[in-house]
Amino acid sequence: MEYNFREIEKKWQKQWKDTNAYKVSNPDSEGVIKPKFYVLDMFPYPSGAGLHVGHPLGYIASDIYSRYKRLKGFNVLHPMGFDSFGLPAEQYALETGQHPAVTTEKNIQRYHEQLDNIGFCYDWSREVRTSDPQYYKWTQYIFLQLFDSWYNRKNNCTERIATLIEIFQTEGNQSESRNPKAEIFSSEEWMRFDEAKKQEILMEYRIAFLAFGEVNWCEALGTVLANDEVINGVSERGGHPVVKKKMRQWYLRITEYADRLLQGLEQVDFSESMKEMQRNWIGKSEGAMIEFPLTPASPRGGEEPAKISAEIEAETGMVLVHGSDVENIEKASPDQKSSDLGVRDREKNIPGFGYGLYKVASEMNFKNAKEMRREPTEAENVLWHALRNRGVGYKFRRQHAIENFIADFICLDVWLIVEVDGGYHAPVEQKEADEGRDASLQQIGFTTLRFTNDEVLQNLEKVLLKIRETCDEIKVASVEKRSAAGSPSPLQGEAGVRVYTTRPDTIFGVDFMVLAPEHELVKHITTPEQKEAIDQYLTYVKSRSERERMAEVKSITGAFTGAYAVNPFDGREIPIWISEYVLAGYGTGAIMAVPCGDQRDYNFAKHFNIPITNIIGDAYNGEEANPTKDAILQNSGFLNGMVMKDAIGEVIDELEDLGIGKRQVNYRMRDAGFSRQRYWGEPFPIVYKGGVAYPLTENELPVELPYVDTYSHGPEGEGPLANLADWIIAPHGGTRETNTMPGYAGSSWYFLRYMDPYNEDQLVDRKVADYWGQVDLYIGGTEHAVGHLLYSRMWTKALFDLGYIGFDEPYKKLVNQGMIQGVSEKILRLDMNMRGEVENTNWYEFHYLDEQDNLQIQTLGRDNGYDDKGFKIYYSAEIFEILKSHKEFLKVSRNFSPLYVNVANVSDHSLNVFSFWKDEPEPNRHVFVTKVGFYYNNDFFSFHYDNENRNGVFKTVHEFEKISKSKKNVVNPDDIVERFGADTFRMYEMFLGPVEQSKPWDTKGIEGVHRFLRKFWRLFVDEVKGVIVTNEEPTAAELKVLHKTIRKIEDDTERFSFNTAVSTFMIAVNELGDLKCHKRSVLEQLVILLTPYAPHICEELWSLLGNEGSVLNAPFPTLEEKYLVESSKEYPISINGKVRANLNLSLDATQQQVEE
RNA sequence: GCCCGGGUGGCGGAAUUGGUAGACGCAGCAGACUCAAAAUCUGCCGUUCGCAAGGAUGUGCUGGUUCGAUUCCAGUCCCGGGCACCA
Repeated sequence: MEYNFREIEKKWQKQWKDTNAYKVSNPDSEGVIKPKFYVLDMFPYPSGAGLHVGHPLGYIASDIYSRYKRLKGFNVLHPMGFDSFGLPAEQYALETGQHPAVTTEKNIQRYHEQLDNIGFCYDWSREVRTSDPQYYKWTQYIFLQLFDSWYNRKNNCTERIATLIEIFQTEGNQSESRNPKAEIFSSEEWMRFDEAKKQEILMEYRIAFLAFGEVNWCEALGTVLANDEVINGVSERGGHPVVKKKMRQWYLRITEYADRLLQGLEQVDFSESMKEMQRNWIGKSEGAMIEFPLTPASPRGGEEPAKISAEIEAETGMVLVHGSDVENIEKASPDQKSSDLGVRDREKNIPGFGYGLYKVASEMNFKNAKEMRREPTEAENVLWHALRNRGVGYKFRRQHAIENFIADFICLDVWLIVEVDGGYHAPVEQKEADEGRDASLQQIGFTTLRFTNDEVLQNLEKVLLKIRETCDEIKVASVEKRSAAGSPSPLQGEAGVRVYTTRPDTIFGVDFMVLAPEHELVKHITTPEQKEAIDQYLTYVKSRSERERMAEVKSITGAFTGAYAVNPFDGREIPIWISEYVLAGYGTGAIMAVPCGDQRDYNFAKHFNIPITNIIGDAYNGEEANPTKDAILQNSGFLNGMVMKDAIGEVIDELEDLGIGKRQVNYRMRDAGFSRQRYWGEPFPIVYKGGVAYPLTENELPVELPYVDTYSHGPEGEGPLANLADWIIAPHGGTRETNTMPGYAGSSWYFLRYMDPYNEDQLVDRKVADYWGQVDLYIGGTEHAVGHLLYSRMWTKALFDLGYIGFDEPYKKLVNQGMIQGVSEKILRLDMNMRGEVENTNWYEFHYLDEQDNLQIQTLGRDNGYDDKGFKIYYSAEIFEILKSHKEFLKVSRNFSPLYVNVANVSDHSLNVFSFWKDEPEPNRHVFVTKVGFYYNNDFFSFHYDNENRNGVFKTVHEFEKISKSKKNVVNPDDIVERFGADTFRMYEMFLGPVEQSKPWDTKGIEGVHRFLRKFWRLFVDEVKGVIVTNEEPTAAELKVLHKTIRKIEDDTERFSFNTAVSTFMIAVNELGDLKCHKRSVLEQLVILLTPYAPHICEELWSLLGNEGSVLNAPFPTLEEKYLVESSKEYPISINGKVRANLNLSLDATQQQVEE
């Protein structure tokens, strides 16, 4: 009786099916008390190509583990399904006209067959398909829940939109404002808003929301793509160019979960590289938002100042001085024209203008930040609180803070300088100078409110009132906004340039600022002189596609706006540039450039000849930037002498004190686009009425995907559904959303549906979800690291917050199987021109390179003779000799364009020309075979030169590459199973190496594993005698082999080291073979051990041993240490670290005895 | 450029906690069985010196720690993967 794997496997697969051997029960249906274990494979997209040997790797690993856990007494959920919505089916439909539903169904059938062939223990009764209306009903349902939710930042929880409405009704949006530019409204105002306005506001909070934004538009695919579907500016699928386009799209507010997605990684068992990829994608960085004021360059003047000052004088009883515009300031005092707005020249003691608005800190020569600080006086405190309560002003912790307060009003375009004397301790001559200054200001039209502390206190209410009114008239919105947002920054909106930096410590090294070309400030600040240059640059930027922009990362481009910002610490004027290298989408779309510390800034400065300030002394070599954090700061005002990394916190503290900056965390991750202009996906359960999106109710679900017979785009970039005039009109009025959901929608929650696949009332029953809980083991490829896994984790968190499930991380442990590469075989196409018809002339021009790399032309042919140009024509047999004499050519020929040939027609790297021929759809008549190669379709293919004189053998060139149809290196698991059996295939895939590792497929090695199974079989069955198992008592040696194996297999299986487990089985079988062991008590245990790996043969042997029932339910063998105890041990004797001898000593020996 | 992995025979890979490097398999060589082949079995199989016994050497490279390093540390080179004007 031979090991007839074909019969055995067919028999048991049928048996398993007939007895529902893999049916898994939920606890409530049959009172299961076993502990649960959930093993999940990433479900496949059923592509037309079917499975190749690379696909099942992970499935086999999870199957082994599931079966192992089952033997260990767990109730194991191990389901499988299909991610059956997606682009390829639709692309195929566009090309062939076959409906995606039809091709998808066909492909799924094929997958089923292939998977069953390998003998997986899936509970097919739980199969889910994302394109099944009964499934996507719940995908749509979850979408509606996300639409009906918002993210409450206070308790970090997804909540129903109703709770937000309640907040709006009771207190407005003061505490929940999301975006600094958002309008602030009170509860009364909220009540007064009309429906459309309310919906518009709520949309800014919904987790699933509609927004008008820049999207990745792929013209070739006719759709929008998510960020992770775009790679280097081209689409992941098909490699088509992707451009930015503004469209109205659905999004998921995944950014709200950024921090939790980050923290959640600590809780789960993913590989370090996988976590790293996700962290990278989320891209959290900590730094500061800093506001650099602009130099007030716009002309000022007119009637206003005089009018206001007169009013103020009348009302407050104070004396006001008057000033004029900046140009006049400069005219009035030409010799101290400073780069700042009227910084006074102290040395010359000329009355200055706009006294110390910015430069105070540096001019006062403070050595460090501490010295600069002093506690505010009582008056200052009172004033500050009063101002603060009204939403203006900020803490007077610094002397010059008062001056900044003044600057505040200037920047608000209020023609008013309020100066509080309390913070100013100038000597007498200084005061006189100030009076002179005031006079000058008056002359040129500035308005100065000058109070002493006492006056301020006495007239505070009046002063404030006046300030407020003045502001209301001129820039009321700014003041209001700032007050509502509670922003500490008095500088608001367009008043300054906001930048985000992770290195605020380098602030004294800022030599220029760069805005993204799209930055909205650009058009406001560009000076008339620079307008042309800027416009030119903007045109240039617009002309470039995303792809070009990425391809030319290294090139440095930019333009100067003519405007300047002011460094808040030292008052230096900083030119503002625009450049592509600053991205509009990240941070604030503006940077402070520190050329001595950042290479890109350095390159930019060099390119445009911007002087570089060195703040790190010797650490900067003048030739490249040094991004260190460890250098000691110089030229850095109050930071001098500090180590950079310590200065970061210090600067942020100062910025916050000054109210011109704050600590800020930024994320690289963006909200996820959720619309696709496609047909083959989930329709949105959304109807538009009057431009407002309304959700359908639960009982209107599912919104079934309507049947179409053409798949071309709808109008204006819409999807094919937009062509269905009837369908668009919803039954209860309104028009339907015509986009469909992206591929990741269905796969974000499928693991939940497996738990309770037939539930018609809920996506999953809460009790069932509580029983199965997290996926204990998730196996799949790395390619889903950032896409599927992040979305799935986010959905889980949202569903958890909303109470649908009791856990907020879906996958407890993730194992990434490596890719199995294929061996592709190529033959080489030489550069060969064919002249005339093959049958008629039989001669060719043949191009090759000689020793000097010169191109030579040789005429070759089948018959001796000369052509019409007098070239000699050779017999084909001679061609070989010619080639041999041109070794250089043969070397070079390897680089000539290769033609992939089907690996099935290649063995031992030589091509079987005849099967290659037969493979051709229409065998080519014009074929000419010579000893050196053959002509085919007007190309010449040589065999690979071989010194062993393998004349006439078509050697191929082989390479390890990704398995793909185009490379003709697909090995179908069905073929392997047919030749060697499923058990051999399973074990061989595992034996190849660690699951996580990528490795090439080599069919040759499979023999070894097959031999092992046959050897195993022969322990039980003799070809002639039949079953030879005896009931004899096992010897100590046999028991030792068994228990050693039990321990190792258990160990290896637990830690997914399946390759070493297979070799352990081999060792055990070899050893038992040597011992001639055919004893039931040993072999029976071994059968159970092997069951997870080779289930078919084990079932057969289990029943041959006379057991009733299936080995699937046998108890896993228990390890008994007593059989492993050794009485003696070989001690290696090591001298100077080298093993010199071995001594066999009894284990009873004491340490002293051993040492002796 | 940055961040993760990794580098061990002809090949895939073992060595789980710093303790006999190369388990197991493939390929190869030699032999047994056979008319022959297949199948099966036995032996050899890192490099090197040696008839042999035995010795030397050996885990990308250079150092270090240690009685002892594939394993730990520092530096360096190479390969694979991910991210990439992210401030």
